Amino acid sequence: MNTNTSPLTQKLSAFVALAEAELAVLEQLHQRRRTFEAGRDLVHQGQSEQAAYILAAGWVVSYKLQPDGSRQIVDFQIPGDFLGLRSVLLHTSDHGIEPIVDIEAAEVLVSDLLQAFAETPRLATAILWAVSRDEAMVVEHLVGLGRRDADARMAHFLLELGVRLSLVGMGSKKGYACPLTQYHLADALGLSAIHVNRVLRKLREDELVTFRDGFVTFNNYEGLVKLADFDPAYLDQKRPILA
Amino acid sequence: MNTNTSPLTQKLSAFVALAEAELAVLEQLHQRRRTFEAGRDLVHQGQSEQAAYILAAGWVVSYKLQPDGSRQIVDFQIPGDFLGLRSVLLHTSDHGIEPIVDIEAAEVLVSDLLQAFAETPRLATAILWAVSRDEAMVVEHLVGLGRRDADARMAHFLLELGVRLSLVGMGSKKGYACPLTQYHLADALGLSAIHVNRVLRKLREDELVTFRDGFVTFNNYEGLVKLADFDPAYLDQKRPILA
DNA sequence: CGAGTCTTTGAAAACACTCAAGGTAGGTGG
DNA sequence: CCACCTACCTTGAGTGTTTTCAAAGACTCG
Repeated sequence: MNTNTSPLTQKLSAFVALAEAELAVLEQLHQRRRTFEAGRDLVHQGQSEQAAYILAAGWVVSYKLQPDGSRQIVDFQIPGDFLGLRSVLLHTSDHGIEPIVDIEAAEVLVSDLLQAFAETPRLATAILWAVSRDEAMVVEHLVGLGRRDADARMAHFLLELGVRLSLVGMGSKKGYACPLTQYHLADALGLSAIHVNRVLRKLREDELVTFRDGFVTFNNYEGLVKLADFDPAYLDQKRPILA
Repeated sequence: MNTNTSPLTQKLSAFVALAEAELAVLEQLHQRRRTFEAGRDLVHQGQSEQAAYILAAGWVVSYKLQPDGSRQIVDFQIPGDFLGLRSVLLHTSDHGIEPIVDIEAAEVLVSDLLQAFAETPRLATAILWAVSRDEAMVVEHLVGLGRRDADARMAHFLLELGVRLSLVGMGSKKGYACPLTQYHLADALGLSAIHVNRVLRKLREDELVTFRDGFVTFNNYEGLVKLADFDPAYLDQKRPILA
């Protein structure tokens, strides 16, 4: 029926064999399509929130503003990821959500989601897995900020993004298209934009990875993995989830 | 019936008015009491896990080991907190869990939890809130590592812990008992133990807070809040959660 | 072509780290 | 009861990574 699968479906299908009925429910969640403009916040920090979204196309950044004006990026969302799910559940938003490019997203009401769960428990399992994976990524990010130097941090970040994009058909071990600026990288990795530039230059000169003109190109994947101590286990879990 | 309320009950009661029946179900979850020895891991990194726990007494640390031998502490758990809930849901553990002192914890089977939810939906809401709060704390921790200097990081950490402990009756704006060593602080805050020592000395000399002999004493609470830019909104949410 | 955004580089300064060493307190065994 | 051990805390000196400040080059878009 649906030959044109959504990124979320692609991602979940990689880990849970979903039946036809489940796929149908999943696609139904993508009904209310909306588009949002780059740079205009979906959710402001402190605002109490109404709806969650499934990102269909484009890149989004979740960030937290500091009183001193600096910002820390908590995570980036790519197609197939949820937006603002926690904000909805908590009825409050402790962080901002901003599209990096023009995006397309499906609005999901909590009621729809709960109903989908009731109809197809396996789908609930799959989504629970996705949410838990998001949490694992935040933890990994935290470890990077606390215990990796700037080079390893950058390498790890670019590798993780590569794996995530591969799961939705937007990347490979060769590289991927990437609309992020060096300022984005700086705010995500807890570095200054200037230092990001130096680190990127070093990685490029060492022929490990090239970040340029909106493209990330892996020149030496294995070398980069070694530099970053990158273990993708938390991303592309092989064993079955729950029952 | 229950005059002797558990820390978890105390914590949840602060934010959701729970009926007698709900309180009873909550206390029932505390049946299978177990004790664990300080320093002996409950869960090893990489191990796939069986049970979750509700911590009743003592302190626990969740950490992630790096290939280079260093470790990053993701969070500390105090009475009333869940242990290993995500590990159970994901059927895998990406981090270790170690008691800092001898602890007492109630084993909770996933089936029990799900049944409790079915019986008392409001309880599910309350626990969902607790889990989401844990996530918010990890995010706040991440922001600290990325965008706060060592002094502010330490100040923020000690303040957050104070608020958390207050919710279970183990602390106040005066201070609290704290079994952590400077090595724990170092691994949590992404600093070297030596630097932690210097930072603590500075905070003590500035008469802001004193960390000594297992006690944290706030000498100037407001000053510390200002230094850390501490906003406890994410911890002691006032508005009602969900319906 | 002018404005804005993003990238690149240099120089100096600040922050946090490593190495090295000593001090304290509590526990253990002779 | 003392010597020793271990774990934790404290301090100094020197080093190195990352930052800030300053400035300029490249690109895109209207």
